[in-house]
Amino acid sequence: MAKRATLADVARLAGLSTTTVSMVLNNRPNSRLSEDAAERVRAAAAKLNYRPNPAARGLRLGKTRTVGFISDEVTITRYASAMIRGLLEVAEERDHTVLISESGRRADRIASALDLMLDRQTDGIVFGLMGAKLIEVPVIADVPVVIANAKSAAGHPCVLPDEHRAGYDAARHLLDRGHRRIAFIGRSEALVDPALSVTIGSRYAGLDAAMAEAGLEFVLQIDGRHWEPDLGYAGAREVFEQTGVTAVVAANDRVAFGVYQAAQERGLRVPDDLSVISFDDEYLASYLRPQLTTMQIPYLELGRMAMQLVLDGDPPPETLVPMPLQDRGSVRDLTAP
Amino acid sequence: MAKRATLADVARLAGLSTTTVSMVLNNRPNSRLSEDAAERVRAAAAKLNYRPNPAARGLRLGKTRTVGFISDEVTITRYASAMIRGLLEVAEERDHTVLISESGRRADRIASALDLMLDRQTDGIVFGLMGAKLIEVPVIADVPVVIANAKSAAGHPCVLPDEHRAGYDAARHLLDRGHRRIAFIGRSEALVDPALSVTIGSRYAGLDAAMAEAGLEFVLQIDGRHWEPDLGYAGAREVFEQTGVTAVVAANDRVAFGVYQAAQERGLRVPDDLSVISFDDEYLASYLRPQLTTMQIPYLELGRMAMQLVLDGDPPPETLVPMPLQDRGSVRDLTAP
DNA sequence: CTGAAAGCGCTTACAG
DNA sequence: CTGAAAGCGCTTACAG
Repeated sequence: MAKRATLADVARLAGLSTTTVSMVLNNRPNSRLSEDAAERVRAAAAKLNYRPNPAARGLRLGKTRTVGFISDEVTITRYASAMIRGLLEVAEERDHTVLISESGRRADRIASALDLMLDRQTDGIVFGLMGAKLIEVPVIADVPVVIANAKSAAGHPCVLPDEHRAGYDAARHLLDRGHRRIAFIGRSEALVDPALSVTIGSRYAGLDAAMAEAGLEFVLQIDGRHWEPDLGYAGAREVFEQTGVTAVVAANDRVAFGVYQAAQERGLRVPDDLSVISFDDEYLASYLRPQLTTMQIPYLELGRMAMQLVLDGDPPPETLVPMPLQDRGSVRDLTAP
Repeated sequence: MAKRATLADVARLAGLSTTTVSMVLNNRPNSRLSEDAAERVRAAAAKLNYRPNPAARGLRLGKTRTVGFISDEVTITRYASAMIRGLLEVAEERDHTVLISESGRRADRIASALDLMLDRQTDGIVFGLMGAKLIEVPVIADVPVVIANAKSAAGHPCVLPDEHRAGYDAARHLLDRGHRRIAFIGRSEALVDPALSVTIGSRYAGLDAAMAEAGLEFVLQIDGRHWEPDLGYAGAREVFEQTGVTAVVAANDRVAFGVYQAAQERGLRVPDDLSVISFDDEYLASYLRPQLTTMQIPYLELGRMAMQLVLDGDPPPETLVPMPLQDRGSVRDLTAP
């Protein structure tokens, strides 16, 4: 790698001033731009393999074409990386680059991660959380900030999964297929606390709305806030005590996994004997047999949307992203012949 | 946020030159540094909440305290994020920042991601892969490059999990607990191809070495390169045809999951009736019941090590990171009373 | 249509 | 022990 060519090198080779070279290379729509000069500039730049120095440009412009991503805990959830990918996709499309940092959820680390990003003069900042909680983020001027998958106490613009709609769609998916006696495992009023989740309440409300619309209620609702396989396992055993339950809504895929285990132990087949629908779409959902029908938390799309909003500037206070139903065959169609 | 203070502002307030301020703030061990002047500088800097502008410093120094991370597909595996966390931990400890990019494994995208990083004058570059393959990375001068969890055809320094040792340890874990009739599910000579994996061969060799040392061979080896639950399920059913097999080594956790399914269906309990040990340590491993004993792919540590090597400069050609055994109770101790 | 020059905020020879 | 000045590589008023 020879020494990198500078604007001045290009200008010298083209026999023009750096002013002109800069204008041409940045497509300044000026009267200036004799096609001839432009050609010479482009040829010289190509010949020297000229690449502008972002540090110099950043220093001059105060813009860096860089967006900071501050994650609470990239490590914790299986889909953190999907959010990052979404951010990167959009950043790349729009010729920006992403600086990454991890904050935990301690206010001091958030502040220092923020300082870091501000120091580096990022043109915008995305906070990403793996669980949709309420967080404290300092208000800063001048730089657009978007919170992905969480809400900020200070009212920063945020992007959230549309949980109400997802709850509604999940219930309708069952109702449309003729299910009437449905159980729900993983209700927890304790979770409807902004410090724990800003979206679970909507999920419940969506489920309830669809049921009410059909003139129904859940046959059984199993309480539980620890959404792990054990809850699904124990819950399913309670469900089996009821007669005629044809479908279970599981609070998430791990709970659904427990339901599968209990069903298998009991000699019940999914979906022939019991339909299961759930939320999250973890990898787990596709390991199960049959694979699990579940409402996906759209981490990729949350990331894409957050990056778009930051780059466009002036984001609205709240943006909802749909949670697509991943139909994988764990729900039986009772209306089929 | 008022306008950010500059070095000149600090100098003015301290009544000193920018030279002196710069010296003090960067702890230049000079004769210069009357304690009095230093104090005034520090006080002024603190008062103005001075933070150096990295773009200016980068322009001047050609160093950015930034390391680029180019991942093949951050999205693909569940532990991508652990590698990122490892990188971030070390970067933060050493006051560096991480620029992230995704390349896929297409040579042109690798090249353009690399250009991006070089443009931004990163002080080093880490390539991270989620599966330990052989990849093509252009040789570049001047900037240290480390490959995490892969090998480069051009011989760039790399960091790999110590699969030989892990294979050996896994087998020993069974042997030490009195197992003698052991099956292995997921042998595949086809995978021992650098284009697919540079480490699987070592894993096999480690397993074989431990068995040979004990004067044993696997009772049964199930061939298979698609390491999904189906393979484990089908493989386990073959294993059950053999008499007296007390333990199964699964090629990875997903295969082990299939083994669990087959065992449960057959009415065998893990580990009482069948011990299972495996490789990877996915989230899945801790959902199973009992949780799965498995050799962890140390993504976090791979990330940490790669970052350390890049920052230290002059990395050795190959660095091995141990794969710790996660002992979770899916192996029975036959020697226990 | 084009260029000379200032300036973004630093660091570092150089001179004192 | 300290400061004036150059220069890193750009962009952009300003003047022609």
